Amino acid sequence: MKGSTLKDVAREADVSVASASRVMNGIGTVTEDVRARVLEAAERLRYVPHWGARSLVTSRTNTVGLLLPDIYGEFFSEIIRGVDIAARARDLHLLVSGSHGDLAEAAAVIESMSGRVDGLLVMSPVASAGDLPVTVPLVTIGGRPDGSERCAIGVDNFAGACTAVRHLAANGCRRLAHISGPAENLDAQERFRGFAATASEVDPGAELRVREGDFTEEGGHRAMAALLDRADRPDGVFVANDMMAAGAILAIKEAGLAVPEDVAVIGFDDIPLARFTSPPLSTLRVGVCELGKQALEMLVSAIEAGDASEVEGIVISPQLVVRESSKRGTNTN
Amino acid sequence: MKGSTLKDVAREADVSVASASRVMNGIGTVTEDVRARVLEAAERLRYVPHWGARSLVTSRTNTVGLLLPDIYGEFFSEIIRGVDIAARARDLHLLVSGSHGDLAEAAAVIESMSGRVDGLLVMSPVASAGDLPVTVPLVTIGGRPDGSERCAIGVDNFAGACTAVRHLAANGCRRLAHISGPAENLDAQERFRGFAATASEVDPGAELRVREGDFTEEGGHRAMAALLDRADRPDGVFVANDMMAAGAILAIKEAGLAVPEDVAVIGFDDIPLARFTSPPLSTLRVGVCELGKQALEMLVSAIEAGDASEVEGIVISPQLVVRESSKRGTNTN
DNA sequence: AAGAAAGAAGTAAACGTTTACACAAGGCAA
DNA sequence: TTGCCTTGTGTAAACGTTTACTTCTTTCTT
Repeated sequence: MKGSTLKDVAREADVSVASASRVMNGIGTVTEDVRARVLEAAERLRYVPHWGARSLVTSRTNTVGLLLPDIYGEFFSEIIRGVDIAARARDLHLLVSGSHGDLAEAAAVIESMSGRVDGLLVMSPVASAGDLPVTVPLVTIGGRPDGSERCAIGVDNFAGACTAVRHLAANGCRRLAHISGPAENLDAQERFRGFAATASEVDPGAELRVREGDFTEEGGHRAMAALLDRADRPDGVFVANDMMAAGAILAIKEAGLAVPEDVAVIGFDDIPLARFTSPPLSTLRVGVCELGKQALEMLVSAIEAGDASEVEGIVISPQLVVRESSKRGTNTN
Repeated sequence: MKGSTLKDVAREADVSVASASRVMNGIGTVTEDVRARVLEAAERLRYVPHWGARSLVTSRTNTVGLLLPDIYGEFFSEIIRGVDIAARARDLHLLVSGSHGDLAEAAAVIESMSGRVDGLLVMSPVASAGDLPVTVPLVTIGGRPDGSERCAIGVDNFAGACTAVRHLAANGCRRLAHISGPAENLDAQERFRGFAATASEVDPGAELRVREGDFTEEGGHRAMAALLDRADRPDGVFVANDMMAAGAILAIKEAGLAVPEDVAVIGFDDIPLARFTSPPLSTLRVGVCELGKQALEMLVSAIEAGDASEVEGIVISPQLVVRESSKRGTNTN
């Protein structure tokens, strides 16, 4: 079972290791005869190059790491997919790790990965690049809201939230509410900021109707139920992600109310599930897969530049997708 | 930017590399004084072990590869999650690669991964272990239907399909139909077999109402529309996966019919989306995340045994989950 | 025909670890 | 004292590649 080495191949083909290496990598010059013999021997011995040895001398791993807070749900799977596609196009391997909510755990994973990747893609909703103890180029996904931090790719959560709220207002909603994500989540914070800013534009002086959720369906359900209990029951809700929005719709229907007639709902992300809620969910589309691809390209630039700080950050603007959950005649108030 | 090596640390701490290595790995004996000096130096120099060098001498990578046909959708993201959780518990890293439908591409990926992993987890709906050119322990997920092939973990698709069909029959469906997966997909084949076997039990001699789909929502929609066009319109449909079932439900409703009153629907997989279709989808639950975990454990056993063929295969039985899409008074015929 | 340039192959020195082995110093039994 | 464990440390040889040099043929130039 022990794999054969280049030396074995060379011996078998009756050439030196150097020639064998040249053949396998296709660089340098060799006669057709030698090439054929080496290839044949490699095939016969089922030679597969030892990656560690190569990386030792080239100091390149051809691998990038991807750190996610969790791998649950369609959002993350889309990120992985995008990164994977882009990585494969560049012949890079992908080391994935999920499920580390807190900073300490993330730091541990980063440390154990650092020795084996050329660069790191980190999606941490709680940390920004500065907090991470890192020795390789790093690109953060999400996190910091403004475009100021370099070598980060993010979503313009604030603008997206504003768009969502204006859309609700345009559809005649007057008593606006928000179900937010976890308070410590940076994306959630921005979406909340966007809601607060725009809601007070639409309805100056009104108290903010906000309930904190946790980005899960159950959380959305609970939060919505609480909002419906208020004396000034909202007629339009901007929910910080689609998963919670799905729960919110359920809660509204359980309360005997109609979506969107009694309460209009809009989410965020446009995960595939959004088309299947009933009614289908209006939302803000973030091209998640595309975002993953771009993040990888950005990381590659950073790696090639040798220094992450040379690469400009990117901010992606979410796009409004109107489905049934928010569509009603203007001024239904 | 060039990382510091163990030699640097040793020099800085004024000890030999051997001692430094001993401290870093916590094996062998060192005085408290030396340990402290080494740790301090490592910290100060931001030492991170070069992974390739270590693997070169230990011939261990502490990494396993995961090959998926595609990373699209919740099914695969759950697999990744399960494997990741189990891998992390064992301090293994996870090299993921998706999007290679055909055998040739899969073989190429396997080859490029082989040198850098201790073992491989392969989920290929078209190939079984024998077809793969492999030099490391390998566990296949899905694929071969029977429990005969060793070192494979799979779902009992046949039994699941039988359960689904019997459930439809018990709910009064008499004109049973099936929307299958792609003909070359091994899981799809078994589900079809299960349908065929059980349907002819329920309604002996009847022609089989079957339409081939492609595991996507659109495919399910198309197939269902075609089935509804038949003179003997089915009143119960077993759909080979939940994604297609979602499309099928849409098609039924577009045709002005009701689910489950006119046509009962049951899917397969129990992806999270299944709870959000309208009506909620009955289905066969495969503990996908759990399956991923078990697959990894199995691979670890194979690696430790040094020989894959020592490890027994596992077959997981899917479990019936009854929701609204198939529930109606008995004998509504 | 002689010398230079180019082409093909080999030699050996890295790369950063781990670990078998050798060595030194101290403690303890005789 | 002598010899033998034990405990801590250092030395150096792997591990499997890549690649800068070196060497030996050719082939071309003049």
